[in-house]
Amino acid sequence: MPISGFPEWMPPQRMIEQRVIDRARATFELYGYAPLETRSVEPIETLLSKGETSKEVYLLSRLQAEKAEEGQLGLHFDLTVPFARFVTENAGKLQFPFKRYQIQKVWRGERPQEGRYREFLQADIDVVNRGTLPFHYDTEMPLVIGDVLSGLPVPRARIQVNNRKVCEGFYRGLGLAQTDEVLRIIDKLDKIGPNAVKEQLVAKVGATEAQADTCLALADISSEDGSFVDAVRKLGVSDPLLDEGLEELLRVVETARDHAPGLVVAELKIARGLDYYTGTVYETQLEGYERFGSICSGGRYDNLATVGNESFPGVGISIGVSRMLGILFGQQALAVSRSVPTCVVVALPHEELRADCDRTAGALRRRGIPAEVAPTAAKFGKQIQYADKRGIPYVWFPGRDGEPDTVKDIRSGEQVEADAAAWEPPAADLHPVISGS
RNA sequence: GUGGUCGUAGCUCAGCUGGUAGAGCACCGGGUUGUGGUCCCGGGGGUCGCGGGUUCGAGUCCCGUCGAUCACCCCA
Repeated sequence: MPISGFPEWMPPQRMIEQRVIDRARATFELYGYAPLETRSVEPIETLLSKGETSKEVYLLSRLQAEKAEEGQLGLHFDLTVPFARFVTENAGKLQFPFKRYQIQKVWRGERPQEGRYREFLQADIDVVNRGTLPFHYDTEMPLVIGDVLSGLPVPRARIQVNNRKVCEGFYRGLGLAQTDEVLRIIDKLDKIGPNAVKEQLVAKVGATEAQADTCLALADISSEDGSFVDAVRKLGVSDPLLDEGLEELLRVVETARDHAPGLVVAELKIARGLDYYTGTVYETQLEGYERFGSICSGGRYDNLATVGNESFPGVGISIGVSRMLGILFGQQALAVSRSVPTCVVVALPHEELRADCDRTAGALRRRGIPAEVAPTAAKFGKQIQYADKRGIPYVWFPGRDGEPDTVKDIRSGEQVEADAAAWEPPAADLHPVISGS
């Protein structure tokens, strides 16, 4: 019986997921991020310490617990909060700036939907420093993600970037003090439309119609180059924080333009990740899958981790692996060339010959070729079907009476003499191939 | 967590106003004592998500529950 929100995928899908994990890991390491795994549980105080009360946290309890135990534990709902805790706890042993990646499951008790689960996998990178963190790390995040995704057969990714300093500074310069509330209302723009947003701005934060219109004008700005800066300036609002934010956002956009044209777009209505983000925020959509929302997001957090009066600012971004794959699987947008890793099935003429066939399979494996011996000495037709149903490309036939062995490509039907100590399949056939559509 | 829609064989679905289940594909066997995918013949398989209620009788009506999905919330 399935449990809502806790998906269990079949081997082909798991193979695809593992390929994504491999790609993420390899790319993260290319950029110098070090591997880390933190425990699955944190004290609830840690999980809720940054105003994350809205997140549905799963609590952990023992079956034999007498009553409510002190020091209640909860499963982590992201990888950033546990990481911040880890950094403060181990600050003395780490070298800063500290770059690490974590690919782990996280849990949230929200209502499941397609691409939204209660247990899901995230692939996360973060950089944390002591005191202050250089801004160029904010520009690196989208590049790493672009690198991961461009190496996978998934639709093109579009990373939307904004900077909370721009919004906050703008609203403040405009004379609206409740910047958080304004942000929250603006964030609903796509859902409730400009008119409703305007009404709420007037009603909830006491904005004048002109102020509300100006906020909407800001949210409307979007560009793949630095032209958004002028567009903002034209709105005639000035504030030091706004200037700072614009400069930062410009650096992210220009760096991306230089290294990966088309990957990043400045989108001034992006406001999510309100919780602990203080500057840059990222959100990612796959082309053609915009309606499913973001599959990768993150941002800059300057105040998440502190020890005494020392702070550890950071910036990070996280790929929702389960979310992305769940969405693509749902649209049949990903496929794998076979349902098992096996490249060669060694046919078994008689059960007495199993030992010989095992040796043949062993010779193939020793050279890195995934091979298995047929389950029973059924008719060869059945043994070929065994391979065919699984998408296994080759069947190996032991030669009789001293005749040489042969190997058959069951897709083409071509069958040639072969030596298990030397034969190699084409590189493309060695392992299952993931493809998109 | 709130609300809506949906839930019949492995898959896609049919089953009129309630009278105790069907098709195609898939699967298994045979035709083809051993190199498959075509074709022909035959076969297995469903407590109609689960539980309760109304009724002489429920897949078909009502309630609950579980699951999927959509919107809200929130976010990967």
